[in-house]
Amino acid sequence: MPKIVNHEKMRSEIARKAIALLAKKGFQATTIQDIANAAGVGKGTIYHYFRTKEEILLVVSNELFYEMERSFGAALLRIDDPLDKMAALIEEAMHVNEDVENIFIVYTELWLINVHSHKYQDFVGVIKKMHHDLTALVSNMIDAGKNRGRWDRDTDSQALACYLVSSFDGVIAHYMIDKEKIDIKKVTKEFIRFLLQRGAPRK
Amino acid sequence: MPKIVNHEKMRSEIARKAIALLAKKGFQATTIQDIANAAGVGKGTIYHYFRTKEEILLVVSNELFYEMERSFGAALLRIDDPLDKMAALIEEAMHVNEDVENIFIVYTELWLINVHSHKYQDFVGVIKKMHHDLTALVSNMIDAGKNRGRWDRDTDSQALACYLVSSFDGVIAHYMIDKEKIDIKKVTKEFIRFLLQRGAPRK
Amino acid sequence: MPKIVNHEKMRSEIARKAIALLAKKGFQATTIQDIANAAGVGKGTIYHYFRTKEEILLVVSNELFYEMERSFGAALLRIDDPLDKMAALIEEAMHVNEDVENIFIVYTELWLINVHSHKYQDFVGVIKKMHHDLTALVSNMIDAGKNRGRWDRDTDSQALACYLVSSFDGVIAHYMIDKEKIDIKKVTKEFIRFLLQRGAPRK
Amino acid sequence: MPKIVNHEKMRSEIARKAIALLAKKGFQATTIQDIANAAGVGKGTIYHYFRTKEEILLVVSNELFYEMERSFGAALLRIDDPLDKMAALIEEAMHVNEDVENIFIVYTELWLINVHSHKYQDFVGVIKKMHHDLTALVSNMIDAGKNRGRWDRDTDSQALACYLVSSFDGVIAHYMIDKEKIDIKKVTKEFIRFLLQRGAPRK
DNA sequence: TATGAATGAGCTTTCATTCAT
DNA sequence: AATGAATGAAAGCTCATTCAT
Repeated sequence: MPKIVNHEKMRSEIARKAIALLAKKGFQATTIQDIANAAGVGKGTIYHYFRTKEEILLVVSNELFYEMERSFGAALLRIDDPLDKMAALIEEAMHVNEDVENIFIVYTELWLINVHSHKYQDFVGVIKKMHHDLTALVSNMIDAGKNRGRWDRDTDSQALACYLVSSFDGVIAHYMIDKEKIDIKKVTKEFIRFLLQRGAPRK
Repeated sequence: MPKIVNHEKMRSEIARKAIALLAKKGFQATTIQDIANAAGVGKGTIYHYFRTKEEILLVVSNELFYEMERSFGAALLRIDDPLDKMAALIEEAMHVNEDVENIFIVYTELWLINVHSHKYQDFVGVIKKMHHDLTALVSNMIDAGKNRGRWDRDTDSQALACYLVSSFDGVIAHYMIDKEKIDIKKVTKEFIRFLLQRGAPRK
Repeated sequence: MPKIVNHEKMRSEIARKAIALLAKKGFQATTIQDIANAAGVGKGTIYHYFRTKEEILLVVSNELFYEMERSFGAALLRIDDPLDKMAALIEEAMHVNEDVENIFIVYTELWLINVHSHKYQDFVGVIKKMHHDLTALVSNMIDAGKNRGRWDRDTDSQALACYLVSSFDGVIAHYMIDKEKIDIKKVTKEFIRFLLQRGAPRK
Repeated sequence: MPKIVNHEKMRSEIARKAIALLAKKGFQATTIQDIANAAGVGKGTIYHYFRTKEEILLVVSNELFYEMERSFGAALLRIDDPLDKMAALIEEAMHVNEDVENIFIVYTELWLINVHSHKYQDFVGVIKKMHHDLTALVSNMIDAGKNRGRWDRDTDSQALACYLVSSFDGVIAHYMIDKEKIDIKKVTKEFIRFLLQRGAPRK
């Protein structure tokens, strides 16, 4: 009698366990054997759940999406003021720990794979979606700020939001390779201060 | 007597020709044979100029550095006003064409390789140096702005400069995978407008 | 469940089949593909059983050891008189056939490899061990001869045994490259006669 | 005007300088570049004096022959008594220093190459010739001993001489891989003592 | 003559994937 | 369903040899 397993659950289980490996060694350098070991199954078993090595990445990218959505959602739940919310979002986005670094690394590799081979559009779907959602969120915050007279009315909310959301990744990337020189907390604080200067908007 | 060649020149020649390949396929997927073909020499010849495949990357990263330094230098030469200079720098940094994309891709891969294996610190040396130089530049611009009474004196120039310079990469990265949705020109313009407005000192 | 194989058995199987190849072509000239072909498996399969090409040699050297031990052991089992035993040992040591030649060739190459690179001490471990065991054996035979008044009492058994055992290899080596000129049977017989001259010891 | 060089002299010059290299690393592991470096010429120059890498070995083997002939000749010049001469020859043959080891190693590799590929008969020509000459020499010594009543007349001089001469190489080979355990001086002395005692005629 | 730049055949080794058990 | 033994394509790298200078 066949063992009863939830196929989909097993896929995300394996994918989730692969993330740390992928972050540490990169996709190419991570072998199927590595992934099987990390998942505690045999090498052949992996092929019951994924047709190819690349398919694992696909599922990994979904896992990343849920992971990040959860983390951002939690951060924004209980704040009302739009500008406070924006500050909280930035703080959250810039809060880097080991898990975040792992996600960021894999996510960068997905970006690269996509850039190298446009046939794998799926890989960056999650990045694009995340970026889109966050941009909408920030844009709404800015609009809310405008409505409450707390933000300059001639700002193009969409464009600025896009810039802001995009900028996070640049800061994290640089921080990750030069932790000694870059004080990300200070940079974040200064940026928030600059962004939300009281007295804004100008006349 | 054997053919006389300039060893160093040949190295950068080959490295330069490899950049497009690396951008298109990635380091791992680019074979020595590919690079040899691109350089129009035999596979073995590559090993006269580079001891290992990785050494090619090292030289490539230097070439990237010169390439970028040149492009930024040119952009800033003839502008006097510090804030105009800052705007010009941002415009330049955000000016993406095929060459810039290639450089950005390779540079991202160098970032990844470094993150995966810290033993190749050299690979990100150029990234760190570039980031450091640009941050100093922008920081000086902000300070100059302060001195001329054109910029808010409370700003932490270093921290804000670090943010700005880092942000470029984030924006470019997102633009590159979602060109249809992101109008980088508009985003850049809006950001510059926002920056100069916010930076201006309060009355 | 995967095919069940006895890993250790497969290793010696492959090693054993490799011996003839190594004897015929030498270690360097024998490719992994050759060994795989001889073993009737794919090239990759070899690497399931050996981490490197050199590891094959290691196992080969062990196989040689067992091979030789067996052959000597059998020769000495049923002889009681120590001097007769010594004669039998010499006859056995000098009994050269194709298998012995193969072993001798590989064993010479192991010697060379060790001399070239002392880091592979393991390779000659079997040679040293075999030499040591045989020397002890012969030394005991001489001592037994002494005790029975059949051998000169002031002989240094150890030293002489060492010489005798070592000399075998020299004789075989010369025989193997000049079979037409060297009548190994006659040389062996004459040497045994000389060694065991009746009437010994002298007064 | 072409530089005047003595072609044959250059060949032996290069070959002579290659011996130490070959002894240290082995023929395969010694590159043409290594040999060129050791000879202080360019890699291409080697090919003015040797058609192939193997041809270098051929000349090396001749150099070895002269080297050895010279060393044996000198040792035997001034001794009259045949048995003393035999003892002196054995002492000389067993006198191992760095040069002798190098020669022995290369000579062993020549042996191996010949065994692997009988088409290179030339390589062992020197070994065979040396062995033949020495055997004749020793055989003559034994005969001379017989004639003077100092050696057992039943001995087959040829066969025993062949054994003796062959045995040297076996002893040296074992000594070289187990110098700590084997006291070659003692072994040699004991063997000479044994030999001369046994060889002496019965009353 | 002397040189070393250029070459590509050929090697070891890795690893995604298949498949018999 | 689960496994790991088997496989061979593919890649980096070495080096004897050639040849233009």
